[in-house]
Amino acid sequence: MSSNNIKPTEGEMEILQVLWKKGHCTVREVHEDLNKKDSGYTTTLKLMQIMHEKGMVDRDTSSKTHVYRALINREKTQQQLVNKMIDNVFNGSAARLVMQALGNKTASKEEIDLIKEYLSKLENK
Amino acid sequence: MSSNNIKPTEGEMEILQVLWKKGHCTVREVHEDLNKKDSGYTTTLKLMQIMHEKGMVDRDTSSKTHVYRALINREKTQQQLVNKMIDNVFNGSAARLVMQALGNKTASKEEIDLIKEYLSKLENK
DNA sequence: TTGATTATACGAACATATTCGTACATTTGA
DNA sequence: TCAAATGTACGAATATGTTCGTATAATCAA
Repeated sequence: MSSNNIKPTEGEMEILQVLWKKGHCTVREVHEDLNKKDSGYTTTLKLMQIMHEKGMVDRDTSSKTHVYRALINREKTQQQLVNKMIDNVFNGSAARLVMQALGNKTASKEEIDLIKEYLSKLENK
Repeated sequence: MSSNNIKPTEGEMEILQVLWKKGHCTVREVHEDLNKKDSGYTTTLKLMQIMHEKGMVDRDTSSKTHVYRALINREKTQQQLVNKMIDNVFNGSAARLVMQALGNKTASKEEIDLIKEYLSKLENK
């Protein structure tokens, strides 16, 4: 449904992160936020142009320097990618993915508390 | 470290799932387990040959029909891919990934219980 | 004003993944 | 036995993503 059956590539995801965070961005702002020393400005530009063709982003071309914003929804996109991973990597088990995620170094005490809180809310439904 | 800094492609993941599940497999067994009506036998064969080149799988060629098994570790590979996703899709927040995963339809009551149990264990450390 | 800077557009090179056709060897069964 | 079936090897076509060079236009600053 809708325009949200799109699977962003890795490069596109990086750009979307910036757009979701900042709202409106020029190509240069995105490029600098990424500060990838390994790839040039026109690469970022090209990617964003392609994303526009795909309908992932909208842009205001009224002035010379175009201003972009994300068109696709953050949560929906994340949901889609998580579902894909559950399927493709964890044989359909969301629980296994969650445990794998929690077992890793990036899951701090605070994050685990957040999750417990979230679980409680889930229960009360 | 080790030979486990490999990022399997989507097609390779599908094959790895079968190998992890069954242990030892011929190409035909894998192909039939996948039962992709959209792609032929030689495609699966080719993929598995490439995986062999990459060192993801080992094979016994003593008889005509080769027998394959996964060389890379299931949990490590899953961990790697989850970490990548946390980074690339969730801006480094494992908690956000977990909640997104739990919010979806594939997270059943039983799975949520599993996770709570897991969280309790995490606490007692 | 005019040269330097900053933008976009766009084609093309390059990398990687997927798919298949075909050649050829081995095995099987009528 | 020998034709059909089954297997591997491998080149090549196709698809997609990423990167860059270059042309060209707009803006800026001395």
